[in-house]
Amino acid sequence: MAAFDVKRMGQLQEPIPRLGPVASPCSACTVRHLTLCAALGEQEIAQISAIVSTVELDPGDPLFDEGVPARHVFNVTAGAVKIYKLLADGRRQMTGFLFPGDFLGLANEETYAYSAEAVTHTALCRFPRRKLERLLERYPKMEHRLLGMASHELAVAQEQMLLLGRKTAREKIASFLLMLSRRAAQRGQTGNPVSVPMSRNDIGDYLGLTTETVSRTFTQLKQGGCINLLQGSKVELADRGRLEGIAEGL
Amino acid sequence: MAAFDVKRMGQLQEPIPRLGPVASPCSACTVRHLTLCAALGEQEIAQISAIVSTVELDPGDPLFDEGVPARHVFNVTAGAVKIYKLLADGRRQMTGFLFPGDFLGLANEETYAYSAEAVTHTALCRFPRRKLERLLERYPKMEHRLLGMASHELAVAQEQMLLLGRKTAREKIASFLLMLSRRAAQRGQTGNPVSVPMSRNDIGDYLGLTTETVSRTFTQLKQGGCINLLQGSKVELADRGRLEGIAEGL
DNA sequence: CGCTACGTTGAGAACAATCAACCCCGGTGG
DNA sequence: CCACCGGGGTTGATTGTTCTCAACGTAGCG
Repeated sequence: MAAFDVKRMGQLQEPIPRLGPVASPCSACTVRHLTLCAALGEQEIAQISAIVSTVELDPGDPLFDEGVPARHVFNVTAGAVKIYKLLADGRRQMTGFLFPGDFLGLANEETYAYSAEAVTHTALCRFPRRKLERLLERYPKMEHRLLGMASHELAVAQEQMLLLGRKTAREKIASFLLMLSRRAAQRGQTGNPVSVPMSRNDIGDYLGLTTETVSRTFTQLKQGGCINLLQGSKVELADRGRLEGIAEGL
Repeated sequence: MAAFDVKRMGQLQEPIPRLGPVASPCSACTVRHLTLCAALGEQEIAQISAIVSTVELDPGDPLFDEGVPARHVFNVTAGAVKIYKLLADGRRQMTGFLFPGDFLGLANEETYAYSAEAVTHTALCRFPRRKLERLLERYPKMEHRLLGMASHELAVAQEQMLLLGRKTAREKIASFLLMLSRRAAQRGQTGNPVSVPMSRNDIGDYLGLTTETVSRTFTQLKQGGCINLLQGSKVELADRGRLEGIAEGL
């Protein structure tokens, strides 16, 4: 149980095996309702438990790099992960931030299409891709759930394209903060003030901006009374209604 | 057969029912190998045939609008479709161009997450969503195929985010032309010169640019010897190697 | 034969990028 | 204990790519 307690994960004191079989089985998983495994009955959970292991990462630790063979898929159980693609000269585009319950590593090809790296101290459960695929064949319910998650990701990606292609810096930042807030609330965490664990640079690479512009826009929103910057990289959404207006381009 | 002949579809003379049961069954479908139905055996194809109907659209005809109840899913059999999202003030982001074999309308929610509209004269086959879902339950192979297609879409979307967030106008246009060329080749059409059936404005809304910038960048690439603009909205990729370099940011 | 939609080109403006300085904080080592 | 260091964040000045506004050309169509 302790190993999967989302809320405590960030401040764990005891050493945890960097990689090993799950200490407590998936049946005690606290993020199960959010993820792939929500589709499963007790029997299937047992089968999943048999092939899963856990991974722990410190901030900045890579999980995998774009282009390497995709041997595993992962489920975030605590912390935060960023996924991104790079251009040859180092320009970077974050394609997502992942939080407890999110799934990553799904790949059609033999290799990962993006790189993944921990933002905060992070715990994941890890499935060997081949073994998971074999389970999917046996449990179509699970594949159905996976399709639902992929469809959802696709809708999120399209929303992000709208943001990247057509929104101003101001609108991008407002949308970003609201997105973080909504997702935190979905996971049962506090949506206001919202925790913003990633750096200005990471945010910029997610929104197609530079760190300087991100910083200036935060300041501008703060001075406009929309937000307040709090201790511990938390942001208070002081005027959510106005933020929502800005995010929609009104 | 004639009704599904991809290459002739654009120039058909005979009237075709705007909407009705398939004239020729799916077993004669010429784009089947590209799409959802590739997963199916003869028996399943028969079941699909029973629920499918066809739709024909002229350039500019809407297929559905964002936010309306998602009652159908579609498969493009001929022509081209654009899908897009709008902001309140009319700013538009194309999230994709769809060609024969492509699938659209997959929605997790009860409503479509984007609008869809014909670019050229277009033919689609149309599945009632509920009935298709019932078929998916019975034929997990089909759902598996759908998951594969969704994963692929997701990878494409991430590539597009990289383009929108981090590439210059020049790099965007080069990437766009190469993408069109590759996709045409995949469908067995000529990849060079490549057909560019959409307007400058549509291209701009796909790449996060204005029409003027698209036009200027085409001119610039032409003067640089990378491309030639031909009759009938065709573009010759005169120096594909250099285009690829530009697209990757080299 | 005009009309309209689309495409091209030009001039100027604007938003965000770049370049640069500085601050703050936590960690480290003298 | 404190000076030093480095990373992240903020702010300022300037530049530059792309947008905006505008004019004009061209092709298709009634």
